[in-house]
Amino acid sequence: MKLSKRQSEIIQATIKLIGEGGIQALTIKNLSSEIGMAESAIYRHFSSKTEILNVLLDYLKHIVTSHYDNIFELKISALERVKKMISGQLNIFNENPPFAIVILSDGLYKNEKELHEKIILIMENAKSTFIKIINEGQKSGEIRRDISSEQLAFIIMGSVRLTINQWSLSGFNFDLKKRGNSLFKTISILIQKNKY
Amino acid sequence: MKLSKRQSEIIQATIKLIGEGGIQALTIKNLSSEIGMAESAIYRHFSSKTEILNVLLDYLKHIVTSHYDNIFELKISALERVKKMISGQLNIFNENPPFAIVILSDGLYKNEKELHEKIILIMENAKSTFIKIINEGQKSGEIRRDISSEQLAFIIMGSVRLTINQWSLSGFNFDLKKRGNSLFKTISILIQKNKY
Amino acid sequence: MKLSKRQSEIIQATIKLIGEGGIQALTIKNLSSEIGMAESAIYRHFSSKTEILNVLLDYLKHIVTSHYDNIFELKISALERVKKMISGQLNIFNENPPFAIVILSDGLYKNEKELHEKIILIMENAKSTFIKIINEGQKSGEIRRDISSEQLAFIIMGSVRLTINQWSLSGFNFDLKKRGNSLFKTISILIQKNKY
Amino acid sequence: MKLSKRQSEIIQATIKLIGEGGIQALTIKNLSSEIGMAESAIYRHFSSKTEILNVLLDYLKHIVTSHYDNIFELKISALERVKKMISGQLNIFNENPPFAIVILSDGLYKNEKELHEKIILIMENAKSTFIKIINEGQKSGEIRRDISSEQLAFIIMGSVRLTINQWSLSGFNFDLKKRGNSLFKTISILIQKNKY
DNA sequence: TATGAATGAGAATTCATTCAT
DNA sequence: CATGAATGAATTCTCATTCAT
Repeated sequence: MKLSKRQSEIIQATIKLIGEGGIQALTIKNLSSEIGMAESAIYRHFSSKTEILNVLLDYLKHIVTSHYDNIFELKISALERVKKMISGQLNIFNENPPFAIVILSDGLYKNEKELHEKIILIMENAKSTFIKIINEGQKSGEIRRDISSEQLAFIIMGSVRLTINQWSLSGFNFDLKKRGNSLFKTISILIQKNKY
Repeated sequence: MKLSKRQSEIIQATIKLIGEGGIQALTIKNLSSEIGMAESAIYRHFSSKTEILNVLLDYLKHIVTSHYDNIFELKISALERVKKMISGQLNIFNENPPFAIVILSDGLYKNEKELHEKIILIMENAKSTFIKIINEGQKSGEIRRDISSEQLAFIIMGSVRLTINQWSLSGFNFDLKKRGNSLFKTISILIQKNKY
Repeated sequence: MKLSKRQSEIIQATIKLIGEGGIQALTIKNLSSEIGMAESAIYRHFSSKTEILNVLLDYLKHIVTSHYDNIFELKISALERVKKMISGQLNIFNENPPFAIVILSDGLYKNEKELHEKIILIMENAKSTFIKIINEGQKSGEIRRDISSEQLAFIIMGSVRLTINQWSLSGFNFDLKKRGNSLFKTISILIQKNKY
Repeated sequence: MKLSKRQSEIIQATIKLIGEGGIQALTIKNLSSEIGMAESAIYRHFSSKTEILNVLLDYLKHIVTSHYDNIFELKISALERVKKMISGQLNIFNENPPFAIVILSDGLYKNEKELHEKIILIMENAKSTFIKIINEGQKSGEIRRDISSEQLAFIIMGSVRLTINQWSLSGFNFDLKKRGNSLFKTISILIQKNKY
């Protein structure tokens, strides 16, 4: 979906507000005063607040997905890909902490089916990408075969997500990249094939 | 803290409401009509809505902590303990799905320091218990030593949390125990010492 | 009216609360927790909050009136009496700042006739006492006769009241006695008969 | 500050409500039903109830201050000025009895610093104006010099304030102008220089 | 496109008071 | 005497949304 200039502006303001005060800070009033336009004007560009979040999630999904696609283009080993997946995901959140809040607030969207499904979709995407990569690694002998790729993907995603979660709870003040690196070290030891 | 009959009733209603409609459904009005008393009457038993959540978290913390303590009493191997930790935690949520919502909504309490800290405390508790158990296992030779107990604990917690998260997102309709069992199998393979 | 022990206790607490937080701080809840008894118990001793204020005003009236009576007993000049009236009134408030708040909040009682009338009565009392004293002074030649005793009383009362008012607005932190002394000096110059 | 039409309307309604039922009658609900708009609509024009009172006090301050300024322009004697000050002030309240209530309820605003300070400011303004006028009169020989201008100003203000107070307590039903005239006569006798 | 004005529904909390025990 | 429990009416304020211009 192509966004108009005003729409982008609104989405940017949305991101900023969430970053500064969490989902609760995202009100039409705050949004309009952030942008400098009337509250009613927001409704010229989006039909509802839910739609704004919808587009925001689309945006996030787009970023994440294209990140996955990029990794697939690369000619590198499976473990390297896993590394890129993790560091890439963390990079995305590092650059846009509000996305961390959005993705972690999943429970909030329960009542709004669209949003709920979009969140699930983003997670499914990550999962299937991890699974594909791990499958490759298992075939090539890089990654252990005694645990299914689903399970390994699950373990990895859980730890990445927990990292993001702790980072968000800490108020975004530890070095996400460093944490990601040491996480990957652990994961790589855990999942790679035993050499003996 | 000992709760009065009415207070328990309110806490139970709180749990029910959160279970049915998420944190958003927890309003004083809903609470009072759930119990069948006036809104103002709620305030005879709790000084504020925040206090209700506070007590709820205390309750959750109590349940979780006593679960940990029980495990420590048992004369079983470290791996068995890890298994009990995981299954026990999942059991708690299985019996009280709303607790899953509460613990996953951590971001929401950012503005209310007390709640925020209580959530963090509960997680820290789990973490340090896992670490202690893993340390033992590493000493006894059950658990691999090439990864620190902190890191292993982190991996486990991440996957447990993700399990709960997916269960919540799914509307609580998959078998949490089964999922827990297969998760533990994976984890046990990952963390136990290589036998060769 | 004779007060029971509990009633006195409640009146004392009332005075304390008003002193600490103004009339707004006088709630049945605050009152009961100040005394350490249940809210409902208050109603064993007073039929309503208005009645409490009623009794408080009676108490104040009693203190003020007996102060006036004392002055009348003394064998001193009219000017001396005026001085005692002023310093005595200020003393009463100095010892019980809450009384200042009560007497200055007169407007609040508009809707509650009893209270309203009681306040007016207290003021009338002071007025007629001043008038009597001034009348004496005018007869004896101490006090000027070109202005009616009513008018002189009015002037005096206005300045005394403004003193109390400013003292209250300042948070009770200037020396009321000193201010009273210098006020009396001014008044005595103004009202005494010209000696030429 | 320039007020919008709606804002003026709200301020007028505020004045009316206070006039009819005292400060206690000033609730958002009363305000909105007085004007015929929804409660929430009030908040489109003022950010809070306190802000409404704030603006009201600004308005009062403006009226009072411009009244003082006018007096200063006039080429009349000091005593004439004092007379105009008194009658002018009483006129303002006579035309807007609610202002009397507002200014006499000073104690109520203790908790709301802004309002509290605004009230004090208005009184300080009056005081310093009186002092300036009296100083002039003392220089020109119109007004007695044996009492400081501060003290004389204080006496005058006290009696003016008491006049307003009694008028308010009486339910605004005596002739304020007449009372002001006779008050001035008394004051003029008291403060003017002795001719002998 | 944009705005100003308005709104209904709801949220948390306070308060004086009542009543059965 | 005293209390615990409860209540109805208010109160301030927030929020997403609509509509005429």
